[in-house]
Parts: sequence; C-alpha cells; structure tokens
Amino acid sequence: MTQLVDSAIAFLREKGLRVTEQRKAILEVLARSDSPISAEETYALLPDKSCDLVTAYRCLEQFEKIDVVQRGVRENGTKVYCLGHSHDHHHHLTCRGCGKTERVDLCMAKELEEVATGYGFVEISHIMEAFGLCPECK
Amino acid sequence: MTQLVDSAIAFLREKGLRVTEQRKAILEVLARSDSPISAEETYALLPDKSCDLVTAYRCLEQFEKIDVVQRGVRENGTKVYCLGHSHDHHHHLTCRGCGKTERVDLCMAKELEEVATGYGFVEISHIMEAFGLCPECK
DNA sequence: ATGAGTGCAAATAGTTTGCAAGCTG
DNA sequence: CAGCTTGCAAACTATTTGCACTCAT
Repeated sequence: MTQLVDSAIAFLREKGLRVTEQRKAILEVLARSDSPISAEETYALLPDKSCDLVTAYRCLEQFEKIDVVQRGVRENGTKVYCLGHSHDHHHHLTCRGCGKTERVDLCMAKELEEVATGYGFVEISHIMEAFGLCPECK
Repeated sequence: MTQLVDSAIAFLREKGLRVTEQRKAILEVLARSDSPISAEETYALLPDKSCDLVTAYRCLEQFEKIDVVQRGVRENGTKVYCLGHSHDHHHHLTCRGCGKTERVDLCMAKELEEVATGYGFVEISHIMEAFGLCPECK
C-alpha cells in the first residue's frame, strides 16, 4: 500500500515535480482505491480536506503527464484515474448500477498501433472502458 | 446519402418515435459528417438553426437508445455520435491536432463479453477511442 | 385530441483559469 | 529565494431539467 505510494513519490522527484503534502494525500487515496476514481471523488476521499478540489484536478493532470497514474473515462464522460504506469496498462469493467469495478487485462494497443501507423498517425493513445450490470445489480 | 437518412427515418417510425423536421435535419447533418460529432457540433451544422441545441441533445440521446446512432467519447470526455446501427459497430482514430478521423474496424466486444460474463456481468457495452497525431499535424 | 416533442430559461456537473500567497528544493 | 504549487473565486464547457406550448399521429 505505502509501497505503491512511495514509489510514486520517488517518481515525482525523478520527474522534477515537487513533493507536497497534498500530492502525497492524493496518491494515498488513489492507492487505497481499488477502482479508478474521478477528481471529485479523490477530493472527497481525502482525510479532512487535505487540499482544494482544484488542486486535486491539477495534481491528477500532472500525474497523468508523467505517467504515474492512468486515465480512463466513465460512460458519461467523467475522467477517472488510477495509480499505475502505462506498462501496467489495463482496462476496467464498471457496473452501471453500483459502480463496482473489475480489472480487465484485455487490450488492443498493439493492433491499434498498427492500424494507426498505416494511416500515418503517431503518438497513439487510446481509451477503452466496458460497462455492464454486476451480479447484484442485474 | 439520403439513403442513409431515409432508412434512419423509417427506423424512427418503427420504434414509435415521431418524425419531425428537427429530427430529419439532425439526421441529415449526421449523414453528411464523415466523423463522429458532438451535440454542439451537430447543432452548429444545422441549416439556419433548424432546432434548439437542447433538442439536438435530446434527439441524439433518443437516437442512441433506439440504436440509430452510435455513441463515442473524445479524449476530453465529450460525447460524440455517428449514424449507424450497432451491427456496424466500429471505432475511430482521431487526430489530437486537427480532429481528422479515420475509421478503425478493430473491436474486442467478443473478448470483453467473455471476460465480463466470467465476472457475472450482463448487458455489456464498451467505449473505445484511439487518438494520435495525423501525418499533417505531427 | 393527446401525448410525444420542442424551445427557452435556468440549473447542474465537471473542469479550467487568473492571481496572489505559500512552500519546496 | 526562485518558481513550482496551492487556494479561492470565478469563468467555462458540456449536458440536463422544468415547464408551457406545439405538432405528428
């Protein structure tokens, strides 16, 4: 748990980002969450308002840039984040009813890369999210 | 071109939705666009404000429900729509620079369905979008 | 004629920006 | 002590909702 946070913090330093209490708190929250969460949710989970909502947005954005977190989207477009480098790239299956999330280790990054290269595109990224109703909600 | 719109209109009737000038105009715009567009963009492309922006939102939502259009998301979370049934399911590769879009016929719906079923999930849907820089923008 | 559909105004959710003050390296 | 970070307020974008009116069926 703290293991994850510690290595993330080390990573911030490496990348020249400053390590503040706020950032540590945000990383803790992400480490504790077993599913991707939005900036607002991250903020809500912070122990007694460790930082401003705006700061949560800004940090998550920074974290994504240096690849300390991975970004996803909800069915409604909300951006969500989870701790982890892109070499641990994976996706999620989210319940439309209760929000319960399962990790999905399927990915077609390679195939996409090929198709994209065929069109002459570079710097390919992708978003993939699956939604459904979990056993309890159906 | 009108072919697509006509069959879409027929589909609305089948599903019990009413066929209005506004809906026809929206379908025309979608048929004319070669890439998925947002509700705002659809609205902007309507010949001299054929309907209100809100109506565009509401119609696109309805259209998606009856499966006359397919919904996607931009990298920033904006919802986008393109004409077409889910049996013609496909994805897109969008340029981060100019917005140019290419169709991608890759899809892992089947694999996702399997994994999801394994977790006991039902009514699976998914979102997948790829982004990159096109030859002109790189 | 009746309820689905529309327009207008206003509310909401999620996110971004400007700027002065604070803290890290 | 320079400048990255933060907080607060405010702006913004995308989308939704309430309600009276209209029109397709």
